[in-house]
Amino acid sequence: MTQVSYLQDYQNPERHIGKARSRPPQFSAFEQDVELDGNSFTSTPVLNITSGVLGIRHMLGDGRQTISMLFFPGELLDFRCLLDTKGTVSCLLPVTASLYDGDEYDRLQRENAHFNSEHIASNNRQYHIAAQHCVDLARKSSVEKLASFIFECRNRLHVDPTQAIALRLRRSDIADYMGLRVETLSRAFSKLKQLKMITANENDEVTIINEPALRMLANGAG
Amino acid sequence: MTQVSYLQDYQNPERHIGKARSRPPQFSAFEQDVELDGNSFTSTPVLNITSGVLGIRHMLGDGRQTISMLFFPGELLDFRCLLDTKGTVSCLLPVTASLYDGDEYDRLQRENAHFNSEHIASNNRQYHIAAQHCVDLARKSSVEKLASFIFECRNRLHVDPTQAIALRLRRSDIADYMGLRVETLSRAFSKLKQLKMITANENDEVTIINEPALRMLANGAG
DNA sequence: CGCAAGATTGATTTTGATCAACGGCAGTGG
DNA sequence: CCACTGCCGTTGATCAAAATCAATCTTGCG
Repeated sequence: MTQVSYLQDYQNPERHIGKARSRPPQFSAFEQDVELDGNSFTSTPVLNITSGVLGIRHMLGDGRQTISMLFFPGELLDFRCLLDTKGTVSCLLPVTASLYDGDEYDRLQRENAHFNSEHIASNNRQYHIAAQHCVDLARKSSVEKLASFIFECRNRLHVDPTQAIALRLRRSDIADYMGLRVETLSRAFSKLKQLKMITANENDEVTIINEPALRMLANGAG
Repeated sequence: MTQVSYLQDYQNPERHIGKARSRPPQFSAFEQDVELDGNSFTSTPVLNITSGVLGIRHMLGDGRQTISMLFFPGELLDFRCLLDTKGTVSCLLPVTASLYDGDEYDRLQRENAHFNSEHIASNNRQYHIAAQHCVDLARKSSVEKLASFIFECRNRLHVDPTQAIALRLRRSDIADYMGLRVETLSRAFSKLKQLKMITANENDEVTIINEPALRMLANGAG
């Protein structure tokens, strides 16, 4: 739980304030478990993740933890969405990302029609994912949650349906994201294997071996 | 559960495609329980709600229902965020809203700096609310969920802290939103009253009578 | 090796879902 | 007017699922 101001990695922010519109964003790398605190930013940044996974981690008063949102490679995280949140952005894996200055990002977005439409599409996609996640959390059983999570990973990582899905997250992070305890999650894994819907190799890469059944389960067709 | 194409209410869509930039958006009113299906739209609209409450309703395979997101007056609902979702937008109360054509909205947003910054702020706010909702769903007990919901309503309806909060939603809709059954929700209400944290009048308007305690509870300080 | 962190398994408890019944109330129709 | 109906919310009793508590196993690492 190392606390790091992103400014340490975002050298020479002045370089990004000028008028040039093709200035490349700054690249940065963060180790696993580094926490990026939104309040420690002077210039609110937008992160475009190139590898690894970020999550917004929240802590309840008595220590219960949750991860409300995940960010996979190719997805955008706008730090301004959590200004008044208690949540902190946490690197669930080693992460590399390119950083935009918030104002710079907005300007690009206004001035470049292509960039603008990509931005809108990205926003809508993230919101759609959030809505789906709420559905998963609200009413599904532990096994249904895990089935949904596996599909979510496959989609967001753009894994070919024939390929194995590397869930490189720790069990505890998956559990925090899906609103389960690790023990319950572990039992859900056992259940899916026992039902012959998935298999997993020694690297915890999941292969879906009965996709229709797993899909039904994820959709709550009880 | 009346199914209505928004086109019935959005007369003369051609009028909105021209170049005039100050074209006022179209106003519409919908009755309670009207369902707006995203797939029935030809021109994807953006709704700015002026009164009432909208929700995105989802149905699992075996009939379990969820409401993943709510939209209160002053908030924007971009129908493009649920293009490939099974969810439908449902009027949880009688609703009035102004409708923008999606492309028109995007153009306004690109061309008008003020509109643009309002749009970004709105997006971030909605995303923040979604993240908080995930936290509420993932780990909180039924009573904590209700406490959180009361604060969420107060914030999103901009109710003065000294005033009563009108939760005009049906119990079943609140329950679907918070991932509870109506019976459990009802017991949570009883519990909060018994703990002398809230009172409610005959119109189901809630008054917070011990805000610090209710806040602690909502934050999970167990 | 010894240790720590992560993952799994088992036994027990707690919470919320489920099932069932009831009361209030608005709308309907004789 | 009053029975009848359907919807909504509440309450009570029981059940099932997940949390909790505890122990064990696995793996990587100084």
